[in-house]
Amino acid sequence: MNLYHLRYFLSVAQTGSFSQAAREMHVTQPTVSSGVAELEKTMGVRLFNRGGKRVALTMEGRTLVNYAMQIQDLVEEVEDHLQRRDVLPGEGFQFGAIDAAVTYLLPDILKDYRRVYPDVSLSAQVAPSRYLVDDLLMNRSEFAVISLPYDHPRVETVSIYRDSMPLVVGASHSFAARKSATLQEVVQEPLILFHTDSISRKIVDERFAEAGVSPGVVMEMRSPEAMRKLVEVGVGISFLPLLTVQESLNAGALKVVDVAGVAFSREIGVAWRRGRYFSVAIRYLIEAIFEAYQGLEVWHKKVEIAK
Amino acid sequence: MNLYHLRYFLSVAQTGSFSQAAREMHVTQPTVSSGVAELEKTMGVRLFNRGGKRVALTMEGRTLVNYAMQIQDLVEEVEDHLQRRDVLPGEGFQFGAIDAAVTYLLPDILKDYRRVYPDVSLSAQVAPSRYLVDDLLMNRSEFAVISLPYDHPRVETVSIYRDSMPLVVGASHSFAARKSATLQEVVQEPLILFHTDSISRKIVDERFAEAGVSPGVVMEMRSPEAMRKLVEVGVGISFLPLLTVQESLNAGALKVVDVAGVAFSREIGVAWRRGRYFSVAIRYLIEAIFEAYQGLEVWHKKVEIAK
DNA sequence: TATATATAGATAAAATCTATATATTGCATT
DNA sequence: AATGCAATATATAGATTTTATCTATATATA
Repeated sequence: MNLYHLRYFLSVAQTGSFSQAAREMHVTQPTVSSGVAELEKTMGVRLFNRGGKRVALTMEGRTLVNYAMQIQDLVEEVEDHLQRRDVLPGEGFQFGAIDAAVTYLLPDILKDYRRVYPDVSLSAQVAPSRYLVDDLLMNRSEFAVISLPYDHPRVETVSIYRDSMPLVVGASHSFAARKSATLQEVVQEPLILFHTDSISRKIVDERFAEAGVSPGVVMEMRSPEAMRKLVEVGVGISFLPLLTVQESLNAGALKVVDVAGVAFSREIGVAWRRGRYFSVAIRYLIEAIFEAYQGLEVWHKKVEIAK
Repeated sequence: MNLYHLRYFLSVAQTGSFSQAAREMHVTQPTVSSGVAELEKTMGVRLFNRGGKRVALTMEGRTLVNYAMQIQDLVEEVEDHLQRRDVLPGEGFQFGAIDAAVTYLLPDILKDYRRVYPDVSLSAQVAPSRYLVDDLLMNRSEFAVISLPYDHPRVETVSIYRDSMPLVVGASHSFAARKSATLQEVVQEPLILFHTDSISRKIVDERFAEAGVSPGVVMEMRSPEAMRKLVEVGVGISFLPLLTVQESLNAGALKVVDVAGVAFSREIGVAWRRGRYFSVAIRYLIEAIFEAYQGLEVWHKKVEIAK
């Protein structure tokens, strides 16, 4: 069953004439004849009674008209929909983001986004970077906001935010009153660090290694919020992203202590599977992120938009 | 846009793999590839993100899945419908019948028919035979129950009922008490006859001509019911189909008077456009008529059912 | 006679196939 | 961890088959 043949059929039904239908469809009369004949053959029924000035639909023909019009409508609707790149209500997509991103970087952007695409349902996966990258590789999410650097042959990244990771201590800690501490002093203290598979932890470890010292880790975890709480109550001290602890610093629950000669920081960026095609609704969100945090040019350079 | 390609697309969407879809559809993998590629080209969007163990639908792909499934469903439904020769609710057909047929011959048959095909809407055109034949020739009705004989190269007929057309007079007419009358006596009386374009009139005229007499016509009309009334009140006498006057005879409002040596009668039969294709629902009704009034064999012989 | 639809045969377009290139993953090995 | 290799995916090229369409013509009908 061919969609053109259906169209010929409908035209014949409407005009009551094979020849006229042919003229309307801009094909020859035998084309319409054999198109309808083919339909009749595959359906196993006669669709028209021929002979006479006009052909007349059989009952089966009338039944087919009903369906054919519905089918035609659907086809036109979907072509329309896709060609104007509309978004089907209820349609949506999934993206990934690390905790700090959803909590501190994205809220305003997402709020704006919902105003522009109210019908698009967003689903954010919040997890540590490496899990988000798995999702990217498995095509389970469109893009992700993760910690950088992340090196993988199939993943492109663009940095959007540099976040310092200062040493933070509880308000009652002995370092709290001091302006700075040395790395040697720090490693004597009980340290609460990110899990070893995290990017932030890798950064911290690298700095320690460069300085030739090894820290006295008392706890490893994945949740920066939990770590913040533990530092506040004095279980240990930690290097935590400024984004995460800003509020606690303002409230006085935590204090920042400079570590002489060493700067800790991590970057946050957008990552996506190389060569991925982005629907307009998705590209809009990504570009909103870049506009908010700079990086639009880098993105444009890196993305070869698949048409 | 090809329906097979839509099917391939849906299969890929479901299985998450071009190769697996190809296996399910019993075609080769490049066939599925190019089918989807063709869809993507005509729609102007990417439907899948490739690369990775599994392919993943884009947002546009998900939109198309929605529509494609609806289209598939409709196609399957209509194929099903037509192949099992079901009747779409609300679908129906038109047939023609002369007054005597709808009033006296068809009621029981139509009642039964509605039990068998409750969803088929029947539309009966009631008119004199020649108009009904016009409808047949114009493909406006499927078949008709008309007066015979009717000779036309494109119309087939099968007789189902022979109806006598006796001379009837009002109860108070001078003939009413007599057993019979001669044609010569009849032509002296005011005669109410069918219109000259009717078949029944033609039959009457032929008998008169054979006998070499010409009637004193006072009125010509098309409605046998109206003629019956006029005869009852004594405006004139008439040759009327027995079917039409049976009740009046039983009630004593009319009397039958033999006309010496002459028998008037007309036949009623089913007529249809030669070579016409009949849907099952229609054929069922026609055959019910033949079963009720004999003639099924003649019908089967005459009809060459178009497949 | 003029206008329909059907049919036959030729031609053009498309769908599908086979063979092969290219990309990606997962596993084994270093 | 990194590298190389085998297995599996999709894409592409070219040949083949099938389908669609056209022209010309036959046949039927008003």
